[in-house]
Amino acid sequence: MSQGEPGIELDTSLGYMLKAAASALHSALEAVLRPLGMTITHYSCLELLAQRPGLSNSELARGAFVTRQSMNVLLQALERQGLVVRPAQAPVGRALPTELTALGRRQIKMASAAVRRVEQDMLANLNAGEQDQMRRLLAACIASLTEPPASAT
Amino acid sequence: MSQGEPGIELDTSLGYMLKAAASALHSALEAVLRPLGMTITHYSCLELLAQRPGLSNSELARGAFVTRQSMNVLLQALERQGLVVRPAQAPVGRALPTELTALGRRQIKMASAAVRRVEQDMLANLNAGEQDQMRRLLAACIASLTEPPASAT
DNA sequence: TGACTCATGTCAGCAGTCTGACATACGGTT
DNA sequence: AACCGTATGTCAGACTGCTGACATGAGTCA
Repeated sequence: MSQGEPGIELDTSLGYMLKAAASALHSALEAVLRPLGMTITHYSCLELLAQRPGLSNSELARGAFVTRQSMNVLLQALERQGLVVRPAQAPVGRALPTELTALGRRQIKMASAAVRRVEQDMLANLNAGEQDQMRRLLAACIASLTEPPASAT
Repeated sequence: MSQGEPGIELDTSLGYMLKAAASALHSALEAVLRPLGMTITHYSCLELLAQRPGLSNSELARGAFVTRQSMNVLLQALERQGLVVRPAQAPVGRALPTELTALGRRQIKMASAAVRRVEQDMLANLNAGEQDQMRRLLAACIASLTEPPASAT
């Protein structure tokens, strides 16, 4: 663990730890969602719609961190299953505002509770101040990665 | 954006922010690795081998957060490309200790530098103390998610 | 009005990863 | 010595998500 070595120091690399944490969260979420017959993206889509009804396919894709093509496939499946509805024609532009059905709302309710439990597990050993700090730090990382073009003023 | 709604509050949910940060990092890494003809898992495998020569397929899989089946497919490809070598027979048990070739070492050198730059970009606005704090927080989250069976004392 | 740019929805093909299954090798137990 | 549980390597099939491509609709500017 000296520093003269080439490459990144895995055990202390924040990039690696971030990936490790995301992976652990991913696995934990999969574990609780599988019994409900849902995948993580499936859940993400429904959760987004529960909180922001009327989102379009592209907006959902950005919110769930997948391409709009992937989200489109998922939405078509969810539509077939009667969990969401989309108008046949766009009220404006091409965007089709999506809404949850009653069935969809029932599904997301169960899933959301399970996901909340996982998140609480994850934060079990962090007090409120530490959680705030973590929000700050993650937000800073996201910002730095997202808008690095905003340099060289 | 109000807080009376059901479900998880996306904008403040640490689970969601963790996913967002991981996704941003993932995209940034893809962007710098693609010109080098490498995927993230491809890079991860080589980086692990650079720092811990002799890792087995299963160990590499755990380190790169994929299944051993996926890593096996990748290793076979890397072997064909002459980036890594594995003995034809296991010296002990079934585990095949993998090593980088000279070509593999050359590849990982370029990639590692690029990845390091991305990580530094990500942490550009965090001082040393904040980075330490973030390590602590992420480690706590990982631990809580990994060994939650240690409850109900 | 017409041209250009941008965002969106959608189709098709491809790459990466996962689950399921099986055989092999080690270690501890009976 | 025989047995059992665990870990590993590997093959095969299925699935998910991504890239590439195209058409449509809205906004901007000359």
